[in-house]
Amino acid sequence: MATATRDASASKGEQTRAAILERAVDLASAEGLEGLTIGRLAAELRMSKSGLFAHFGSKQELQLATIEAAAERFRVAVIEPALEAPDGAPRLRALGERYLEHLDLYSGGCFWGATSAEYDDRPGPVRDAVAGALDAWLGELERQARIAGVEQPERFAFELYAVIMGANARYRLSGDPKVFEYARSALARLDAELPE
Amino acid sequence: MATATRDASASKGEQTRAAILERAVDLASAEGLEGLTIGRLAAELRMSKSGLFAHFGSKQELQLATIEAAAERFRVAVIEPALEAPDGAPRLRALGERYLEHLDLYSGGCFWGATSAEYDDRPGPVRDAVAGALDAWLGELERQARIAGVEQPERFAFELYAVIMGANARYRLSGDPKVFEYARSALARLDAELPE
DNA sequence: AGAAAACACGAACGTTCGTGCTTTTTTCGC
DNA sequence: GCGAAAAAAGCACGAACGTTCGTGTTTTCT
Repeated sequence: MATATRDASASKGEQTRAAILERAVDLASAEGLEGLTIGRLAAELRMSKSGLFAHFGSKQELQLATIEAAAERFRVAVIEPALEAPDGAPRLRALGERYLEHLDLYSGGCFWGATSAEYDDRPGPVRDAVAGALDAWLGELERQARIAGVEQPERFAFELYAVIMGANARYRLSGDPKVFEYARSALARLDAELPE
Repeated sequence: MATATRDASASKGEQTRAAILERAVDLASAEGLEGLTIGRLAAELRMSKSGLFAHFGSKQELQLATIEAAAERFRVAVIEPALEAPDGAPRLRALGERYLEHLDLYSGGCFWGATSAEYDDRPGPVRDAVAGALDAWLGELERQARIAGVEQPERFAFELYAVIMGANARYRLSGDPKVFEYARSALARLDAELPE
């Protein structure tokens, strides 16, 4: 279950698989899950297409594994550190800040921003996996907002999400870091909404 | 310059070209500008690949023409109707509401949401065209915000943009129309920011 | 150390991609 | 309605796609 990076106790195959997925997440963040091509991925990792392919059995399985790896990366970088803050408002603040900072984590911008826009109109397991991960994330935001005493937790979670994804999208296209200021200012306003 | 729909005064070739682009915008909204494939587009329009291809000369030209057609559609549906409202706050309200409503216009969700996420990491004329269209749009929002007397027009434009694109992204993935309520509530709060 | 299993490779497949030519059909001004 | 010009189709190409298969080469376990 643990998709740790280069675990010495892992078998050769698991190590390779982890290295493949590491690169795959970055590639998919930039080029999308469709642009994530087996040949290109193999070339970048200097291995054969068929050798790489054997690890997954199909393109779709590779995509699903990549989504899982991205979710794991997100969990480690955003969720877990925020768990040190107590439930409610402090947790919410920590999640928002980590969420904003994690955008640098994927070299091609936010993995979820890229893939959700790509697959929202392509029904199937891949779409379901992306939607599931995002629903879980929005759900967590909503849960913490509820604990913090927000009157409309679902709306609150949506606004938080929209601000950060908007910052990612705008920064990716304009390259202007001022959007992060704007995002933080919007986040501060949301923070001010929290009771207590 | 006018990419009108089925203009009787247009030659056969122009009519065909317009019909192609009409379908191309919808297809690209759903599948992206890369998923917009010449063979598939030709099949849907019941014409030959080569016949369609001849209208553009290259895939990239087709993509650029599609972007232009999408911008035209956006202009007709959002910008022009809002021009009836006077500059400043009323114009801004009209733009926001039209902007939100226009999401239904593209069968595959917002064309700009899909394509900007797809091309933000692929340098070239296509990316430049998408970025240019979005910059123009954000610029117009900012301009109107400035006229309305907003203290930070660029931040205001960003928030407006983020809320609506967030609503599009969320609705596309979850299918829950409640996000539009949330978006409208966020829009109302932005509206309340306007002086006078 | 040797047997068994896991891993990786190269070649080839059928398809689809974008693109170039040549030919046929359609449109349109006289 | 004829003839030039424009538009559409037909056909073929090289490359890249995901995938399969047979065969070596490492790991791993006893």
